[in-house]
Amino acid sequence: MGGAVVDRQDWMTRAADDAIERAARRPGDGTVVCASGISPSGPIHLGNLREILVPHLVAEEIRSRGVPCEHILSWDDYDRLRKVPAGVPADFAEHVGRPLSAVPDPWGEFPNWAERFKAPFRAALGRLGIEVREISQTEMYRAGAYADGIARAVAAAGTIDAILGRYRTLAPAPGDTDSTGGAGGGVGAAGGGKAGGGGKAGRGGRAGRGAADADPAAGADVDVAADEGAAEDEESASAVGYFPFRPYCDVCGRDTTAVAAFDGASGQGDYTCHSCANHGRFDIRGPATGKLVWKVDWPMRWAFENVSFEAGGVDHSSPGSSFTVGGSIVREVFDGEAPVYLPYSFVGVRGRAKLSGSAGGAPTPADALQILEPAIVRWIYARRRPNQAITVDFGPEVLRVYDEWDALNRRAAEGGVEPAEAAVLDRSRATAARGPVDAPRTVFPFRLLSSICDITADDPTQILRILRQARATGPAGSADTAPFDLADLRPRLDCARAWTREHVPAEARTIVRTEPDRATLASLGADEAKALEILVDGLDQDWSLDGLTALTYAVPKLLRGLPADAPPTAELKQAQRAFFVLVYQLLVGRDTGPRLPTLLLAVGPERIRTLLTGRAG
RNA sequence: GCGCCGUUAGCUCAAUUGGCAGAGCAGCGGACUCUUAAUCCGCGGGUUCGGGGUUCAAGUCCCUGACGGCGCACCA
Repeated sequence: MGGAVVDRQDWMTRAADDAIERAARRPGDGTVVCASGISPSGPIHLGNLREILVPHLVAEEIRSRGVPCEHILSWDDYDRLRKVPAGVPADFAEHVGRPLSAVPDPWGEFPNWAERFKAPFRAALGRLGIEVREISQTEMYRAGAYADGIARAVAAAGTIDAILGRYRTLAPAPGDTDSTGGAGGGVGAAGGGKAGGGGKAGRGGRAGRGAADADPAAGADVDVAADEGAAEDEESASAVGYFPFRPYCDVCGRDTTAVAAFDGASGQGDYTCHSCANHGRFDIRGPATGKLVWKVDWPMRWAFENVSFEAGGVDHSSPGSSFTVGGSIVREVFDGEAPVYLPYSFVGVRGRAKLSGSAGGAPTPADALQILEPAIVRWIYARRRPNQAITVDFGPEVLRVYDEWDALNRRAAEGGVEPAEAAVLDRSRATAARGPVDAPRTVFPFRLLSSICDITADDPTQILRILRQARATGPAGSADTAPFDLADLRPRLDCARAWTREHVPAEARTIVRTEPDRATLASLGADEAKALEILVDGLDQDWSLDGLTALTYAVPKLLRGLPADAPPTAELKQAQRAFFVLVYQLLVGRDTGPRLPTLLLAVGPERIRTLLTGRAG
C-alpha cells in the first residue's frame, strides 16, 4: 500500500540510478557513457541485439531525466577472423587470423567482411529508433588512440598475468577460491548486489536455433588449426613471458605471431609469424599494428571511454571470465573503474525463422522486423529483466504477441495500466531523440490482416476493400471511422504479409483455385447446380459483407421456395452446411475455409462466377 | 570446481520494489441465421518442485535438497 508514490521502478530505472551515480564520481563532464561492443564476425543476430538494447534502454531512461548521456558502440572489427562460417567459400580459410576489417567481403558487395555484417544491423537499429556513436576498433588502434593504454598494459604484463592467474582454476593449482570471491565482489557490488550474476538458460526453443549447429561443423578444422598457431600465452611465455599485446604480421596480416623479444625503453619488439615464418618488428608507441588481448582490451576501453554502464552476455559474466578479471585489470593497470554492469541472458528463437541471408542460421533484427513492428521488438527486450531469457517466437505465438500488444495499448489509452507497465510501453513506442518509432496509424488486429493477406493472395486492392468493409461493419470498431489507405496500415500490413507467407503452414492456408473444378461441376445434382445459380445471380444485388452474408444463408431457402428471411430450421441449417461445403470445395478445394462472405468478397465476382459455374465470368 | 537461470492451471507463460496467483490456448456451457484460427459471454481448473527459516504477510527474501538448462575456468 505504498499509495501515493508513483512508482515506475524497473530494471532500467535502477540501472540508470547506478550509472548516474557512477558517472558522478568519474572524471569528465558528467556525461554518462553507456557502451556496447559487437564483433562483426558474422550475421548479427537477435542475441547481439540485446547487447545494444539493454544499454540503449538505460540510456533512454537517463536522458529522460535530463542527464547528458551518450551511447557508444565499439565495433570489434580489429578482432581476428576466427573461423569461416558455413556458406562462405572454403578458400576463405586463408583469412583466418586477419582482422575482420582486412578480410574481403566474400560476395564483393561491401568494402570488407566487417562492413558486410554491420550494414544490415545498422539499418535495423535505425528502424528501432536507436542512435549510437559508432567506434571502429580498427581505426582507433591504427590511429594510435590506444597507445597509452597499450603501453600501460605491456608495462604491467606481470600484474596482468598474476590477475589472470588468480582466476585460473583449470589446470594445476586447485588453490584459493576466496581471491575470486574478493575481487568479483568488489567489482560487482555497485550493481545493486545483483551484478554478480546473470547467466541463463538459453536458446529456449527446442525447435532449435541453428546457430549452434553451424558452429562445430563449419569451422572446426580451420578454427582449431588457426588457434593453435595463435596459441598465445604458452608459446610466448618461454620468450618474453606473458605479453598482452599481439601484433599482426606485416607480411601475411595474421595474428599468428609470437613475441620473441620486447624492449620496454624503446617500445619496440620482435615477433615470429607461425604462418609465414616472417620475423618482424612492432612498435607500440604510435599507430598500432596489433591489438591487446580481449581480457585487457575491454578494461582498457572502460578507462579510455570513461564507460559508466555496460551490459554483457553470460559468457562474459561468470566468475573468472572477462568482466571479473576486467574489473581487477582496469583498477590495477588502467587506474579506472569497471562500469555498472548488467549481465544478460541469451535470446532464444522458436518457430523456425527463415534463415537470414548470408551465412548464419540465427535470425537477425532485420528478420524480426519483417514480422514484428519496431515497437514490439523493443517491447520484447524491455519488458524482461536482462538476466531472464527471452524467447522470440516466429510461429503461431506471433498472433498472441500482437494481441497482447494491442490490448496493452488499448488499456493504456484508457488509463488503466500500472505505472511500471506504462513506463515499459512508453519506452517501447518512442525514443528521446527520434520520437515514435514506425507504427501503423490505422490498427487492425494482426490475425485479421494475416487472414486477409492469405485469402487475397496479397492483392493490395482487395485487401484495402475488405478492410474498409470490415471497418464499416465491424462490431466495436465504430470508434475510429477515419478514412485510411494502405500506407496507414504499414508496417503491420507488411509484417502480416511476410508472416503469412513464411510462417503459416501450408495446411492452414487458403489457396483459391485458379481453374474451375470441372470434375465436381460436371457431377453436380440439379439442386446443387440450382443453388449455385441462385448464389451467382445474387452476387450483384448487394456486394458487401452484410449483403453476401444474407445471400449465402438465403440460398437454401430460396431453393425451397421459401422467402430469403425465413426463420432457420434444423433442416435448413443442415442444408446450409452442405451448401457451404460445396462452395468451399469449388473455391478452395476443401470442406471448410474462412467465413464465406469474407471469402467471396476477397475472391471477387468474376472469379466466383468462373469457379462456381465453369463459365468465364 | 566456481557461478547463473528456470520449475506456477492439461499446454505456453504472467505476477512492478514482499500485499487477495493471473492471462492465452485447450476443455466445458451458452449466444450470433454460423462453416473458418476474423465474433461475444460464462464456467471449471492450483499444495506456485520438495524441506526448513525470516515476516502481520512469501510465487517473490534467506538456507537446503531435487530436476532441467547454461556459462566460466582455453580463446574472444
